[in-house]
This record gives sequence, structure tokens and C-alpha cells, in this order.
Amino acid sequence: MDRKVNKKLMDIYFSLYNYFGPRHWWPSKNDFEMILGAILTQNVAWKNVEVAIENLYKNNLMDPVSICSASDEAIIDAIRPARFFNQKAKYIKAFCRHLIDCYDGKLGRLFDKDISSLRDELLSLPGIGEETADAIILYGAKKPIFVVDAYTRKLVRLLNLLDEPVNYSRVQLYFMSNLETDVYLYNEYHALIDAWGNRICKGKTANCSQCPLVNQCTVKRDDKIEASAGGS
DNA sequence: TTCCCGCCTT
DNA sequence: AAGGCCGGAA
Repeated sequence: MDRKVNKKLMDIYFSLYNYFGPRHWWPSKNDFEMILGAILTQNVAWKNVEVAIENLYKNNLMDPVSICSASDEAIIDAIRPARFFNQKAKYIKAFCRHLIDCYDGKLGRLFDKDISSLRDELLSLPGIGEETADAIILYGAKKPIFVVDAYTRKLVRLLNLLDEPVNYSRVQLYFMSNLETDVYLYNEYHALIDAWGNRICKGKTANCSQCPLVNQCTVKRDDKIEASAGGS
């Protein structure tokens, strides 16, 4: 019954889990906040998103009706720290408009849909691409789908798990067809990869001496790429 | 100056 | 495939 489980992927998971511990994702008070956070965090440091979310609460904009009736300027003013505020204000408004028009503003009704049609519907909305849609399905609707981000692809490359091209659907299929279908496992796995990607294996500093995956990694990067690469 | 839990349009 | 979006901490 566990035939499909790939030992290498579980070894990576436990290496990360033993190092970082449970990540308690998604960091939000409710599903609506989670969804806005997923849109706001696109290509932005999470710390900035926290400020934007706090601003939305302060201005009573953390519900679909208030967002739909608010001016673009009011939303932009609140989410400014999250970058790309002109587009993101439109995206957030469009999602709330859709939620109200189609589901009477009730997320539970949207989340009742099956994964496949829910995903298609989310992808049809502006500003929601594959990663954001899958994050909403996993961390909002609590349905089993694996979230792939830039860190996941970096991990796949450095550990040589797949040949090129390491595109979204291939990476997602690889994880989902080699892991048990489990919401908790998918939740922690993605969150752990995120912690690894933004705390350990960063752009210019690989920190291999601290990396919990150093033994599984095929590309031995130096701790200080800049300092050692072609130097002297 | 770099880098952040992307997406959309050419 | 590449550029635009575009604030803030390190």
C-alpha cells in the first residue's frame, strides 16, 4: 500500500523536519486572510506581507464585502508594503468580487468543490497562477495538492532529483506520485522547503556547513560563492 | 545593492 | 524568453 512512497523523498523530508521542526503553516488567523496573504506574498518577503495584512485589519478591509466596496486607493494604501500594489489591489478585489457573486461570499462553499475544478476556477482568476492556486487549495481548503515554488525547483536541481526541464507540473507530479497523499505531509514539506530556501541555501550564501541536506546534495556549493568563486 | 513563498503580457 | 510590476530589510 506504500509502494509508491519514494524513500529518498522521505529522507529529505525527515532531514528538514529534524532540523527545523514543524512549521505550523499557513501563518494566518483564518482562510480569508490566508488567501489574501497568498496573493500578497507573490515575489515579496513575507515580513512585508505581515505589515500589509495588519494594515488591512486596521482599516477594516479584511473581508470580501469591505474590499469590494472600498476604493482602489484605500486598498493600495494598505497593501503598499507588499510591492506591485496596483496589480495586487485589482487581484484581491477580483477574488472578492468572484467570491461574493458566485458563493455569497462564503469560502466554505468555494472549498466544497473537488480539487480539480477548484484549481481550474482559481486559475481563471487574475493574479492567481499555479503556485498561488495550489497554496490556496492546500493551506486554505486543506485538500491534498503539492505546492511548488522557486525553492522547490532549486532543491530538485541541487539534489538532482529530475532532469531538465524542472517545470511546475513535472515537479508537482514527481512529489505527488512519490509521496503518500496526505495534507499534513504536503503542508509541512512545502513549509520546510521554504525554511531551507530562505534561511540556509540562499542566493549567494549556500551555508553548506549548516545545511541539513548537505549529504543528499549533489552540487557542493561553497559557503561563500562570491568570495571563493574564481577569486585571487 | 541584493533578494524576497509570482503573475501577466509581449 | 524576457521585461514590467516596484517596497523594504539586510
